[in-house]
Amino acid sequence: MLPKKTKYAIKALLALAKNYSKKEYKKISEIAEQEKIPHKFLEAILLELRKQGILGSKIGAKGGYYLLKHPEEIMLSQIIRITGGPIALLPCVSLNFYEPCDECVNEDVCGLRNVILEVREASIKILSKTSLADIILREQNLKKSKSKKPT
Amino acid sequence: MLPKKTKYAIKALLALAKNYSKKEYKKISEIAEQEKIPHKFLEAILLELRKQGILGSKIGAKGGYYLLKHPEEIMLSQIIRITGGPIALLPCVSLNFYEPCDECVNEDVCGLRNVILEVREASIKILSKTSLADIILREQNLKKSKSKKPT
DNA sequence: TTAATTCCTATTAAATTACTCGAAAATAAA
DNA sequence: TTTATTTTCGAGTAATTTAATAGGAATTAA
Repeated sequence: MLPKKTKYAIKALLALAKNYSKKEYKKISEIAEQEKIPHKFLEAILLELRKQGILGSKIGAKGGYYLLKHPEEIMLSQIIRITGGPIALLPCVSLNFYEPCDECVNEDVCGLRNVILEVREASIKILSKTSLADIILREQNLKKSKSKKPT
Repeated sequence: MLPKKTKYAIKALLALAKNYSKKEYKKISEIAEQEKIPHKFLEAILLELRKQGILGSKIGAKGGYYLLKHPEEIMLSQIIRITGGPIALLPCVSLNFYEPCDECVNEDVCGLRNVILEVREASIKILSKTSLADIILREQNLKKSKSKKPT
């Protein structure tokens, strides 16, 4: 599972992405309220995203955050990586959280690792081609198809 | 990430699967030593697998555990489910650990959820078609191809 | 100068995971 | 029948990670 931190980060970035064309700063408190994220926690998350080059910010009255890159250029995989969410199901196949198994003499020959590696690759394939813009687009399509064929 | 419990369970079941043709009981202590799993922890895990119908056991001297089903019939997805490892990256797409998001008015229309759902499906597709027997087979193939083209 | 806002460091709280303890019950073999 | 072996069981603890909070400094707009 992804930590809440990661989910919050994605939600917050989506909120900023929807704001993107407006070219204006968005306050932490606005995002926090909108996305039901604890204010102080969100603060820390956005700060980190800024330090990692995803966001820009402006201090002071009328300040706030904004996306440094176009929503099409910000990939889910990147957000997950930055906010500490491991994608792999086991540490022995994780790029960013790698740790060998205690009992594995040679992990290149481990059948379990081999399967889990395949799972990771399938996941990354999706996550690294999906941008914030893609998610917003999906949302619009889902809404459309829902109104077409209601329950 | 899968909890250690799940990894231990898989490793233990693999050890039993390799033993399968012998039709004899395997002791907790044997498996624990072989797979470097803390004895008492493994004890609890195997007990659970027995209660879930994966393993049979015999108490007392010369007792131990054995697989109730053929290694081809025991799927990774099942072991993961039993030992509490969530496959989904977010609770809102998890079958066994479902929990709605606080801020989602209608999750059927959530773009993020939609992507994460796709990831889950890709993962489950692999995990639910891979059995203990498959893993052992993979291991053999990996060993073969390694001896053919050594580093 | 004041109100608004991000920045920063530290700390705490809550939850989950990973184990451990100790003894009971069952079985095989001496 | 006794003893050694082994699973069973319920409870409890330790360690780690995650989630969140506190409080004030720095910066900016009006």
